Amino acid sequence: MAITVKTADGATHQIEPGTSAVQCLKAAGQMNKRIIAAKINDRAVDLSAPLTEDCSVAPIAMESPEGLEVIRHSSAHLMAQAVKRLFPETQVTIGPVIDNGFYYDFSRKEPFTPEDLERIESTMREIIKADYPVTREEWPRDQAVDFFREQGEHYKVEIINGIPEPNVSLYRQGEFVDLCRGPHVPSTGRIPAVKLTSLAGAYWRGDSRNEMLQRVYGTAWASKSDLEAYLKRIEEAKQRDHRRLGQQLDLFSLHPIAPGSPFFHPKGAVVYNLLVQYMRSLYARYGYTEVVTPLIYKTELWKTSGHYDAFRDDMFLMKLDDDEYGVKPMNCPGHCYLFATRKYSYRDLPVRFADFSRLHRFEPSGTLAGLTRVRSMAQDDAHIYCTPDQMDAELEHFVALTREVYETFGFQRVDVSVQTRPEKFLGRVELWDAAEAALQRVAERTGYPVTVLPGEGAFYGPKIGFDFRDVLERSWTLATVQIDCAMPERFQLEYVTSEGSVATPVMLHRAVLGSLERFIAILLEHTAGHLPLWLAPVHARVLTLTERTESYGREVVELLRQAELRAELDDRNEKLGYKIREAQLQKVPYMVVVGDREAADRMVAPRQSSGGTMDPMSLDTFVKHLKAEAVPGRSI
RNA sequence: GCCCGUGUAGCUCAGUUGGCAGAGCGCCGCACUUGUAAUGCGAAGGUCGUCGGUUCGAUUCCGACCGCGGGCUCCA
Repeated sequence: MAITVKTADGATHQIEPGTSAVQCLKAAGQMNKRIIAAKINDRAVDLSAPLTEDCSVAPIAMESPEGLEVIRHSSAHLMAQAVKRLFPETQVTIGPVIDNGFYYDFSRKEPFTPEDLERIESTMREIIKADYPVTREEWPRDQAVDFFREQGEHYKVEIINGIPEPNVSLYRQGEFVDLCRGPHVPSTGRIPAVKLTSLAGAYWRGDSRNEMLQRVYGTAWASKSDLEAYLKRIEEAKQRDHRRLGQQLDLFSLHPIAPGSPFFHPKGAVVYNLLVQYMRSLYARYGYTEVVTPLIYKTELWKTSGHYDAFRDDMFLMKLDDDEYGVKPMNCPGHCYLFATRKYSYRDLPVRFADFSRLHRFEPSGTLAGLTRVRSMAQDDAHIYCTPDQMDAELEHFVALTREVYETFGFQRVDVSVQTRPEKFLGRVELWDAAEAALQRVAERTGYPVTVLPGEGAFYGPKIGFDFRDVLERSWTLATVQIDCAMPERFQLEYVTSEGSVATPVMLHRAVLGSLERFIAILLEHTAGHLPLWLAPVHARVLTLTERTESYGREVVELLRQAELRAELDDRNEKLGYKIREAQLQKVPYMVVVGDREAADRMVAPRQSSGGTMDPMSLDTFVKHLKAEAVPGRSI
């Protein structure tokens, strides 16, 4: 009895049941050497998978997203086989596909060395050359458990014990057998380009109480040239690493005397302060009031807020006299005290307390990284206290502010996530449910794609995160808004309602840029150091041609400064080409050449770092041009 | 905090059978007076991350600690 198979070209074929996907694709003229797997009814399978009933069949080419996934998964097996050959005492655990590649976690007493990586890679090449067929086998669970137990593969035994099905699938290539769902390439020779990239430690099942395994990362592609292109992209990303740019452009530095606590140099501080100034200008329009609050409090404060229990180990604490004090890691509890200093009527709400205070968190040493993970930072932080009726409008108000900021920076690719109640939480469940519903409503109205991340909320309330995707395709959470389900009650905050009774206000936590440090890091990498003109530490560098134009050069700098433009002078005894090169490398947006010709007519000869020379113009015209352009949102 | 790697001049980096430490750029000085991405010459500059061990002798070998990098865990 034949079955009916539909192929991707729309044709139908009558074939014998048990015919393999590859035979069917061949018969349909859809098979070529780029095809490494197939889809049966949209499910990825091996080329050798039998067709047992009416279905549709489509080829998977190696360069397609699904094809790359197959290649990468097979590469993980390839690596595991090589490791077992070279180091038979090693236990294999799991080896999944990740963005651009794969990894495999191994359990072994002796750590792998970088030299081992080279040996593993060369063994992988041998296995590719041997071109072992990769075959799928279905085994009863118990038999598979016995098999892996005999092999000493205790992690595999643990994995199978967690699988409910009566049968499991194993894949065999040469002497190597691994538990795996598949699908895989038909033979090891079909892996076109693979390279091991790094070594790392990783806890078994991602739990720090478990054994530390050794993770080997690799990358795999449909062709050698794709692999090379990927490695080149990685290399280019390194060139725009904010830590590198921070040093090259003299923006900030980190010193062992204060781990994770950046020193902003004069030029970096310009960027930092301009961001603050920009947010302040928006706050004026959006009805925020800025407050200045203490850095150090008695720890009672965080005992009330609940932070002490959850984050005590991550705070800078000190014992003085008979009291314990702490440096604040966040502003919210302080703002609650501020709110409680007077009695608010419903007519006064909402109040929006903005605070650019520095915050200190004793982050674990292993997590510190440049400006993206620090112990000392500031946020464009604010807390909003409002009535329950005002909550939706306040959330919308925040979204509008966020949208305006993103437009100014030209951030277009944004996703929204709704993060719900975690296992450990404070406050009443009914408050949480209402808050999550409100966030869901607002998230959907933003027009950005929305995903829900269950259990990812803060311990005191659910949140929305706005994730921005940068030019390097990395996703960063910038803005967040959280509804607090715990603190208003714990701090016994109140306002007087229209009926004259007292009620608990709703409290929102929110930031648009997030940490200023991290925002600067992201902006630097996104723009490769070419900050928009309004944020550039130096708008223009005046380059004198000879000693004869020094005094005119000084005059030009002075005039630019009087116009509140950031200008500096390069009057060194060097050739123009040299000065240009240096200003270009410093990514100064405008260079202003002043030679005898310009000095004679009180002109300047500007040059843009982005686009070469401009026609000479009067000093006045140049100032006007710069003033008009150095405005948030005008230049991106 | 855990795993691996790493730490030499302001910056980028050389420096293995363990024997007084090197280059380029920059800084400083001198000459040149320069027209859109590197002018030439000269001089200065280093407790080789810190502490301890092995050794006649340690930048080099070993250990601990600190910092940094790549990951893991965490991220109010």
